[in-house]
Amino acid sequence: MLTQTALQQAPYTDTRPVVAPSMRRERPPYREVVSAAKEPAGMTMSFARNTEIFAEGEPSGTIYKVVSGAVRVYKILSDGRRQISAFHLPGDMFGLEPDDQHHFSAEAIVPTKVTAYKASSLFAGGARNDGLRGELWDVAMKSLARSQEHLLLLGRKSALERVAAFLLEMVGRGEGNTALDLPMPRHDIADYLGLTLETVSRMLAELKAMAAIRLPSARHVELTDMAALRNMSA
Amino acid sequence: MLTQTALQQAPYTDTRPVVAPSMRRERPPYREVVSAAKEPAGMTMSFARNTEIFAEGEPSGTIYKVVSGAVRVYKILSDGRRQISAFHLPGDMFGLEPDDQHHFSAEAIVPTKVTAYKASSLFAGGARNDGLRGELWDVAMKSLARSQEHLLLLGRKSALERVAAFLLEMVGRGEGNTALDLPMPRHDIADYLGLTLETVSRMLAELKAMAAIRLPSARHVELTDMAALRNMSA
DNA sequence: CGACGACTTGACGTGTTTCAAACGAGGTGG
DNA sequence: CCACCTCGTTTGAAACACGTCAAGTCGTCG
Repeated sequence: MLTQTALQQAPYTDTRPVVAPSMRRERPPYREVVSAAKEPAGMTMSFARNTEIFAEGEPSGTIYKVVSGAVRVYKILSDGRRQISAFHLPGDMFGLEPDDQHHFSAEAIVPTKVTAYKASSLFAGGARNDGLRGELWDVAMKSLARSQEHLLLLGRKSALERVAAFLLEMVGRGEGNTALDLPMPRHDIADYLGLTLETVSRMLAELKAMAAIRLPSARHVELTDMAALRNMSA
Repeated sequence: MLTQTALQQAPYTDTRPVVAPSMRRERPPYREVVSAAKEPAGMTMSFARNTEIFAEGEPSGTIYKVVSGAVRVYKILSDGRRQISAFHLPGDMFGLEPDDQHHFSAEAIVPTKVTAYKASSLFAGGARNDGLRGELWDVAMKSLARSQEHLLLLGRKSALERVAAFLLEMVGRGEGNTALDLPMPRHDIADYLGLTLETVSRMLAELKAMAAIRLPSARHVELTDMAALRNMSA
């Protein structure tokens, strides 16, 4: 089994630019190898806010586990539209691809630490590393489940329903509490939900007006009426 | 390896109701066991049009391969809205779930034959059945890839782009030709693309007016300008 | 204190849905 | 063999949800 330490830490709230403020897509990013492997082939790396972890088209073969921070995985269409396919929080694993290259890009949303594992070391070699191969299967199945849940959201739900479902999804990944620190800006939420950032903002305002949530600051949400949220998200 | 016979047969065009005309969701469906296994634990079954193969909530554990016909996999939301998560044509495998129960339902779109395999026989038992376990991995990866491609379609594309992308996806699964027999009604296409059936119909009319497709009959499409379609689907 | 990025709010435009009616092909029964 | 019924599809007109464009506010950093 992979190490299960340092998971479930509180969502990151620091939004200060760490390097290259107001400039995105700088590359190569600030990557610092923090520790060498002690568990199988794991290597921990740090990424500054808005820096690239991997890009579409690059060779795949590395699986990442978020130690702290938050990651967005996305694709950009020809005319600049962006679809975020997933957010990854501490404990989540990502980077698995059906073939030998990445079909999506990944960026740190906030200063983020991830541990990298070679997929070949988890996958190849017959009956060897059975536990790890099981872990890889779990990653695949969880990705599939999330992807299909996401499909549902995008296909047949109104803006209000999408935002409500998003909040429930996010709070469900934390300590099971009712409070929520969003690491990502409105624009990211919008591109995850297939909406515009203005619509996301309006729906949050509407949920607030309905007293389903409190919004003490833009990134901090308290779900005050989970039943109502659950009701409207279906 | 699972048998790779009887794949890639021409799309089914017979739309006559075989049992219970104009009545959906009849259960138990007409299931006929056609042949017992000769390859590992495979059993072939026949399903009439609009009959259920499995339903949400039922225990999972069986993987199906389409021999002939076509299958839709879907979920129904509380208020009746339906999202189709995938269509499966001859050669496709489906029914894989992250846990021990189905989260989606599956129905035959037209009279359909499928071969059923026990997932446990493909998955469990350490290093045994290595080839089959590889096959199961392929099913998982293909499901994941399709699901993520579908996400993109639903999240950030206009109605016209969705329909164009859908036609390209479907023709890409046939013999690589430019002609296409759609086994599913407009309503199914709409629920796959997150649109209404009227919008799908209008977009097809628009593509026809642009001379990107020909539409000799409702279910038969000829892609006369693939370049234009590809251009507008991205 | 000024500047910048993130967020909110408003007014307006539009793509898609909704509601409704008509059309067409296939099958059935007279 | 023709009339009729049904189901799937097309087409039209009107309503509406969300997008677009544009200010304006808030909080943080320099």
